[in-house]
Amino acid sequence: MNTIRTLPGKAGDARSKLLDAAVTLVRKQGFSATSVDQLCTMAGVTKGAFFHHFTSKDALGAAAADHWTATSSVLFMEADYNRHEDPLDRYLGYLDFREEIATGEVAEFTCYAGTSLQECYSSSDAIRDAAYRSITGHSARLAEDLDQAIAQYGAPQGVTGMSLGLYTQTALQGAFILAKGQGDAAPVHDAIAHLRRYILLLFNRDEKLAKKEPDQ
Amino acid sequence: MNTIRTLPGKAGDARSKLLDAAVTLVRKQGFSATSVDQLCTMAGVTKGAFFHHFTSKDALGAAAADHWTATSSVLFMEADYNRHEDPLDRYLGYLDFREEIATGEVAEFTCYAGTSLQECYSSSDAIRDAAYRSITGHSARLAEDLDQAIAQYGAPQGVTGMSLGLYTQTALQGAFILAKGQGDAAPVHDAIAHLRRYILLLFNRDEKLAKKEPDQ
DNA sequence: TACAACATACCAACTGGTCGGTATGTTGTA
DNA sequence: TACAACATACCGACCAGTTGGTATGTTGTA
Repeated sequence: MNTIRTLPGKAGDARSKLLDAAVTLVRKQGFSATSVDQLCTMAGVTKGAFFHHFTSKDALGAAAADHWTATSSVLFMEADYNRHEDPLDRYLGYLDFREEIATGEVAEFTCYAGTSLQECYSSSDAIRDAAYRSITGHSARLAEDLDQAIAQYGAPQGVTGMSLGLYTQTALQGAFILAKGQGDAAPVHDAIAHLRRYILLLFNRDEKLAKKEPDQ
Repeated sequence: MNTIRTLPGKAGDARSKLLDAAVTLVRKQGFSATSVDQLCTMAGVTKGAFFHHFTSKDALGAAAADHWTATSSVLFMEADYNRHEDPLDRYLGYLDFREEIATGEVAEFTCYAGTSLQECYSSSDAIRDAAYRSITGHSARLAEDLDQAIAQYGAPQGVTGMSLGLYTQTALQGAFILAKGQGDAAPVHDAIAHLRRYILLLFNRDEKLAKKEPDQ
């Protein structure tokens, strides 16, 4: 996808510095509210460098979505939860991992793809497509484990791995919005708790869930 | 909250026309990408009128969130699903209703509060607070039915009406983002199907869910 | 009930500043 | 010496917000 080959700290540095700056600033301020000058300042480059590497601000926004995809796919691919034998354990481990990394400032754990998709879906086809690809691609990787879990444990009619993978991202994206309202990661933890409970119930693995009886 | 008393079509019209324009344009383009001039053009008023009614663009954004709260709370309060005797049926009827109104252009069924919260949470305290209030307030009304359902049917430990109400909004907000990527309401329908399944499983009302056995 | 004093609701024109983008350098390296 | 990788200087368009004004109420008082 990305054919650029550069030595870190040398030539080509400006491009990746601008992409990093975009991910950081857009997650905090949104795309429109982030100016080209601001991106250049944070990246430590000039406007000339910006328009040397990107034909427009939109083009940077789309490239940053691909950059985000690449960065985060490495993060999740290398995480420990992938080592579990059981596909369901891998999925549950993914949820644990997402909880772990949801700490600190809100802008640091929210999603570039979701943020820019929300804001730019109608103004820039390139950004919308790249951001949506990021989310569906991530869902597809989850779907592999979930399909295996369905084959192994069964599931209600109509439930597919991809559908559950997309729903997982849906809940996480929504949780990021609530987190922005509240100012902390609590909504992410809450959403993951519900997701976990849903999955355990779906696969009849709910023996661990303490039940409360109806009131008399 | 709002002490303005005006006759429709006469004086004071400008204010509500601007609020309507804000809801429409911000849902389509986002807050930053919508200019004051554009809002005035759509509302059919001048910039003077704008700054007569609102101290700043941010102030309009916050007022539009309150306007959104008022508008949508009427919509849901008057809907038929509220007539169900059973609290769980009321909640399930709410989900059906949300599916019904998720049609047409994406910008027409997405949420002003979620959109502006995502974009403005760090740049405007007033917008963030008003938008977050809109979502939590809506959740709180759902929570009433859900608390009654929990009292009636029981639920796993740790599951509260408010937690489920917030989670419902979480899933819907996330679904709106996916819908923006895809260009239609399918992700909303998918998310609601999962929500419905989760609730039926939670309350042991899953007899209607067709089960698929594990592969041999 | 008449009228002065004031408030509200709006308008057209304008301002200083910022925006994305461009035109034209300079410089290091192969 | 040719070209990629930058830097500098600048442009016109657009931005949120201001100004000085008018038209149409509303209200207190004699």
